[in-house]
Amino acid sequence: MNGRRPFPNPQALRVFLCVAQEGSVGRAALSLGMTQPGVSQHLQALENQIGRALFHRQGRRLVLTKTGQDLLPEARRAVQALEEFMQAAQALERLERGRVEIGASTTMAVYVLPRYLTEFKRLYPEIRIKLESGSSERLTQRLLQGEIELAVVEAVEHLEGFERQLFYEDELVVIVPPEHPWARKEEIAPEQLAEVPLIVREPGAMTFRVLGSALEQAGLEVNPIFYTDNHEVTKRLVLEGAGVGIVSSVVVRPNVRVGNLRALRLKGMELRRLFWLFYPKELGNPAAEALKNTLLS
Amino acid sequence: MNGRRPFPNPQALRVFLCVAQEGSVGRAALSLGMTQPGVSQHLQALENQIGRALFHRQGRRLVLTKTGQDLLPEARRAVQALEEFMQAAQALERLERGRVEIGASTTMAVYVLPRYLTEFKRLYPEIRIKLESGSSERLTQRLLQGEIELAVVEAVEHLEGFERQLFYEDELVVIVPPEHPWARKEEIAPEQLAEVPLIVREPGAMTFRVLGSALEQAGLEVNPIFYTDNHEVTKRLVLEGAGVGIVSSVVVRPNVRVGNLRALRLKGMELRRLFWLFYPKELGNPAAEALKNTLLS
DNA sequence: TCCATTCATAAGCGGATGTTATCAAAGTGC
DNA sequence: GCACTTTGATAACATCCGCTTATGAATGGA
Repeated sequence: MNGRRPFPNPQALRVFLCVAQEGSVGRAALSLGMTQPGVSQHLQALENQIGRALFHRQGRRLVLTKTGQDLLPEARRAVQALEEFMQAAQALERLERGRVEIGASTTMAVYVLPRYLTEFKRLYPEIRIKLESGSSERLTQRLLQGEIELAVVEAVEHLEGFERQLFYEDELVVIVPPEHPWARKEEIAPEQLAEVPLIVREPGAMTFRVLGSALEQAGLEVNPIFYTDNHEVTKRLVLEGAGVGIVSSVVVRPNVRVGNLRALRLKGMELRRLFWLFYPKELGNPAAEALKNTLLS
Repeated sequence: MNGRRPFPNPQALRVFLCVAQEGSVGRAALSLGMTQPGVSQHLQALENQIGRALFHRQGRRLVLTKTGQDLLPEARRAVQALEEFMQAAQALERLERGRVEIGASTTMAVYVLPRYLTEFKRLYPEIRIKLESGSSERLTQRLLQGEIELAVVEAVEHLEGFERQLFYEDELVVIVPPEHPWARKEEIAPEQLAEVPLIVREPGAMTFRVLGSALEQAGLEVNPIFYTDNHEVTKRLVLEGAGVGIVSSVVVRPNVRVGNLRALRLKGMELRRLFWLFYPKELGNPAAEALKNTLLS
């Protein structure tokens, strides 16, 4: 009952193309895997719809009308666009195309994720990755709003509709330059932190909060002289001898290996940081799924 | 029973676009002029076909999946291509686009048709015209094969499936330069042609045949000294004083008006040339129809 | 003129497409 | 917290579409 049908029938368009190419209804039917009457009917339907003949029926011969000639490329374009839609869908499925947006807390984004993302890029070179770093709160919110599909954060609460897996286990360490008196020790007592100039991240950052709550439990208090918003700055300050730093161990692993920084534990304190990978129970994006698997492999 | 459907449903694509734009199934239904369940079903069908969710259903809110975001432009392209097909068909109908191929015997093509084609171009600037000149035989054949849609030729026989209308009425005239002894006469006796050097078109051309058969009927014979394949050459030769020419009157009308050539009739002879416009009984091309009308107006 | 080929038409069946009616769930206001 | 509104999903159903098989008509060739 719908007065006008705004679209030409794609199947009819394909029939049109095929008949034009084969030059015969019967052969077109064969080539399309359908019967000859079906082809005839589609052709007629299309001609009725546009109100003009597409083929000149002279006897048993079918010749394209000028109208037909003019519409042929348009039909081709339309059919191709429809096919490309399906191909795009399949390409997304085959990971030959697509995008993922992942969020990670700063430490992970800078010191851990790059090697995974590089590996992922090697596996699926056509997938575009967008990595967003930020605070755990912000990332959790973004995840809930569906603006990122994966999040590597420290948050511990359970999120409704999401799952999580442990991604990385780290701990806070005290770092000093090799010349420092503590350089030979494996660990020091927490109280000793009060005796040195302390360099930590700003109070809003999770790094600081882990430290703060641990010390608080032990009845201690620290008075940092430097707050930074960047682990590299902290390291630099420590290297220059400005004081004693507290950072995630992953941040200084290369320095410790090279030997220009020393990392120590705080005796009797648990400064573990657990980084979880959060993701929706069912993430409808093949690319995101693949990245998840890469991260957890 | 057909295992796989190679095409996405265009209606479903449109629904997809509309829901994405409106952000709501209900509003999309309103905007599309259909009911809400219909929209829901189309969306689900499309999602089933590609095997992925296009929207993230969180509560009553619909948010595009990454997959959905990636497929959105593809869907847009496909829908647009389909619409453009219909628009192209309508443009052909409205003469905002299209082509005509017309054939005309040489005389008509050179001396008569240009002014009509110019007028046609003024009326329908977007229509492309292809003018083919040739012998009446060749053009008739091309017309029968559907390779040209209109033909202005002299042929007299009826063509099955075609109609004709008189397009132009002409006659053969004898032309001489103003200095010629005949220049003051209105007509001359056919026998006198034997006394002068004669310039005519080659025997294959219709111009010659009309003349030949007329003279034959009168029991006369001509011995041309020049055969040319081009009216302009004939005129030139006459202008230079090389002899007396015989051409269609339309060919020399401007010269007669200017006065550098004189045209005479052959006394007692009928040298009429009737040019007919032939065209298929039903020509399925709006542009051809329009050109036909212009030619006959 | 007969025959083979080819396209058009008729009739029928199954599925797709849209409808109305109804349900479930999520916000909203008190 | 509870009723109410809003919104999307589901069910049942009518209609139309698209394809089939069977048959007819017309053309072109021997």
